[in-house]
Amino acid sequence: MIRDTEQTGKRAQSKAANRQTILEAARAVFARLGVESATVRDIIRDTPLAAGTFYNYFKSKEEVFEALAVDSTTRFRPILAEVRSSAVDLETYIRAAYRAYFTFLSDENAEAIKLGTPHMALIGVRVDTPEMKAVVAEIRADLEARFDEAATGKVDTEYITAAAVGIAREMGDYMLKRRPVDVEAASATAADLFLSGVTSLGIQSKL
Amino acid sequence: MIRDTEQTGKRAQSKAANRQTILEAARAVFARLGVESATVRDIIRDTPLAAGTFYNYFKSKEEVFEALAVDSTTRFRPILAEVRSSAVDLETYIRAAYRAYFTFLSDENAEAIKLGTPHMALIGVRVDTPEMKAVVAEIRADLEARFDEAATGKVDTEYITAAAVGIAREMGDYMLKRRPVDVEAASATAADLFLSGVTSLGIQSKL
Amino acid sequence: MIRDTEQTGKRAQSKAANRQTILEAARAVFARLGVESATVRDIIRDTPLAAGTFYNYFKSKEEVFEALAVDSTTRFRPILAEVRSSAVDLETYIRAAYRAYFTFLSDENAEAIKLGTPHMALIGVRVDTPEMKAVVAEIRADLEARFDEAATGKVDTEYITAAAVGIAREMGDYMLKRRPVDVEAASATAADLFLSGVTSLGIQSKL
Amino acid sequence: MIRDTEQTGKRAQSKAANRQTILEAARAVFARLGVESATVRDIIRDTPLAAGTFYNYFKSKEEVFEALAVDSTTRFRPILAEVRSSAVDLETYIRAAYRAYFTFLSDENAEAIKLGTPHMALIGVRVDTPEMKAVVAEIRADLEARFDEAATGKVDTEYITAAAVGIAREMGDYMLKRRPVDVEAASATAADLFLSGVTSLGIQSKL
DNA sequence: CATGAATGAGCATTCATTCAT
DNA sequence: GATGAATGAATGCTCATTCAT
Repeated sequence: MIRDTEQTGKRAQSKAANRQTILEAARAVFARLGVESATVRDIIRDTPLAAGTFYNYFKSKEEVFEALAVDSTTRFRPILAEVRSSAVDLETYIRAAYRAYFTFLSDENAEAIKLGTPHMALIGVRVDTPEMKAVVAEIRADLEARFDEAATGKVDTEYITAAAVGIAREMGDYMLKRRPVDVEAASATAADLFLSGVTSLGIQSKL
Repeated sequence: MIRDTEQTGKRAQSKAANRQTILEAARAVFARLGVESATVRDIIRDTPLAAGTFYNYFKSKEEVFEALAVDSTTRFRPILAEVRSSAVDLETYIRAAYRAYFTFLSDENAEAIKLGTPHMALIGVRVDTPEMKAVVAEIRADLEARFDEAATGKVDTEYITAAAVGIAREMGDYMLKRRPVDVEAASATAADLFLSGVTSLGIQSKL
Repeated sequence: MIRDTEQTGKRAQSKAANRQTILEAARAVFARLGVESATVRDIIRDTPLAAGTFYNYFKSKEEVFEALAVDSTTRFRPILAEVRSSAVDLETYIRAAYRAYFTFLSDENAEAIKLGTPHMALIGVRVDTPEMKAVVAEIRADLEARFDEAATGKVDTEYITAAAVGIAREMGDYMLKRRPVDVEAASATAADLFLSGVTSLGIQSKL
Repeated sequence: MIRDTEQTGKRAQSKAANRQTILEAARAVFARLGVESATVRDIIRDTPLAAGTFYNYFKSKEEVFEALAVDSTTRFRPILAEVRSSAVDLETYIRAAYRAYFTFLSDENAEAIKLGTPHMALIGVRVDTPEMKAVVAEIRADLEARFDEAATGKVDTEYITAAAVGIAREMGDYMLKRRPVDVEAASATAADLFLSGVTSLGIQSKL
């Protein structure tokens, strides 16, 4: 057990840093054991903190997980916003968005990738938090904004969005399992397939 | 709580009936609480049986789950096989496969659909059992068998398969959440998008 | 599981033989797992009989053990009686008694000796049943009968008997652990030591 | 039930006190029910502590037992060492050793003697821990060291040691059952008998 | 605020025992 | 009598959570 009684270590420097300490430990533990199998004890054991301290910051393991998911999503959102504002049409948006997502996924799981692949793809995928739903809603809005008028009413944008997201999730899992992790290949394949699909569906980019 | 409605007495239930009772309770509990959170006690509590009885039939929660997953997959595989043998080309295969999957998904979750939707899409999705992996491998083989030679080496069939599966999974979730559950619409959209996508990727159906 | 539904096997031939079947299985199981660790289930599992049948013959594992101990002691008693009637004096009694005991011990544990030595020396040692106490009482009476009058009141025959028994028990354990199991050597050493001891204590054989 | 008589509150008990509380309860429970039959719950039930607390101190019942056995043997060993260094020859060693052992046995079981005698002679006898084996090995070495050269090869020191130990064990049991518990009588009888025995076996003390 | 020992509810699992067949 | 599935009490153990310090 790591102990830091003198309050001089990096970890315990600031009181508020404890929250961050717990979050980091939780991320590592979740990656190692899986969210469901992990226990609060596992998390605090990876921390110089005492068991009781956990409860000064979080009510339960679920709350940490939620915070972690929010955290990931929060960091992804500005990236997606940047993609949005830089995109000139549907194609550039889609290509940039897939690349951004796969890059993010790869970065988030960098440590797990180095170690092996247990419980990979933890963050950013397979998590149905309100924040993730909000991101999906943003993507849907982005798509709709870029579909030409002719498409309105003709296609079901919720399904199209689901398809885009499904491709990202599933391909993301496979990408993480492969060595080397090739973000470019995954991005290109996903974007090619999705773009061709929607185009042939009769949807044209607005711009 | 599942009860012996015919009032023939607990003992009169045949052995096989008890097994079925447990399986049904487990299916319900898994749908309600999620597989990981559910406990053996949760399952037997949903049963008129005693705690110990569970262990006359299954060694652990995982074994019930496995039985349930095998069961679902076992029932889906012949359906997919029928689709395979009836298909004359890539398009008919894809259309029939998506329809088959969405139909199956809808049927499997019929009860959950009626009740509400917590932990929906339990069966057939989000489940990485060996059986499910085998099904995915079958689909991949089906796709490869139907891609023309020109596609060989040009496309990454693992990624393409992942995309097909991802579309199915994600769209399946949305389909189950909508009322009415419209299998036809989901199938058509998924198939249209995927087929256009792969076709534009330069892949032609062999036949 | 061994099953013998046709009632033709040696095992199930006679109804009363079931008791014997259980006793034999119990002896083997106790030797393998130890009395405390063994369960009723372990015993019936080594039997072609059903769980419930056990309770037609014994109330509990302890009762079987008791029966087994009684059985052993019952078989040892006539041997000791023979020794008693053949002995002409203290020395011939002691020598014959130790030899008889070590021989019996070796025979009883023959199977365990062949297999290895788990939970050896089960029968005839370390067991404080009423029967064993009776045997000890017999030995004490035998000793007293052979001590000369001068010894009466001078020595504590209970302690002397305890010493004789203690030597037998402890040396018996060591004898069983050695290979080859040498009954003669153990008997001679035990008898020499005990006889010299009591003789020097001022006790002379009556005859 | 062991209680915190000083009324300082459970929390005020020092950690070490809880460990001691558990050890004492375990000693009592083992004496009452026997080591094998006793359960962890039996132990904590004899304690004002909660079930989980047990596991803050010991991993299992076996670990408590081990701690208890080590404890007893640890306390007996220096006593035996003192006997060894004070002894001038075989006779003084044997007499002092038996007296030391019977005294120790009487002290260890003082409480049980007062209460009654179920599962008596728990400590120091009938317990085949590594520590007890080490003590027996020490005794054997002590004996060999005190046997004259002429005895070497002629007698089996393992058997002789077994005899010495067997006498101690069995006579110890009887001693504890008698009232009053007479350590001197037991020691004298055991030593007389054993010494006469080995002497007549042709063994002379070295000194 | 931090600590970490104590808590006791809860879980998986085993097992002796019963009893309808 | 024999059967063996059902029973449910009991066990070892873990864990989230509390709270005195």
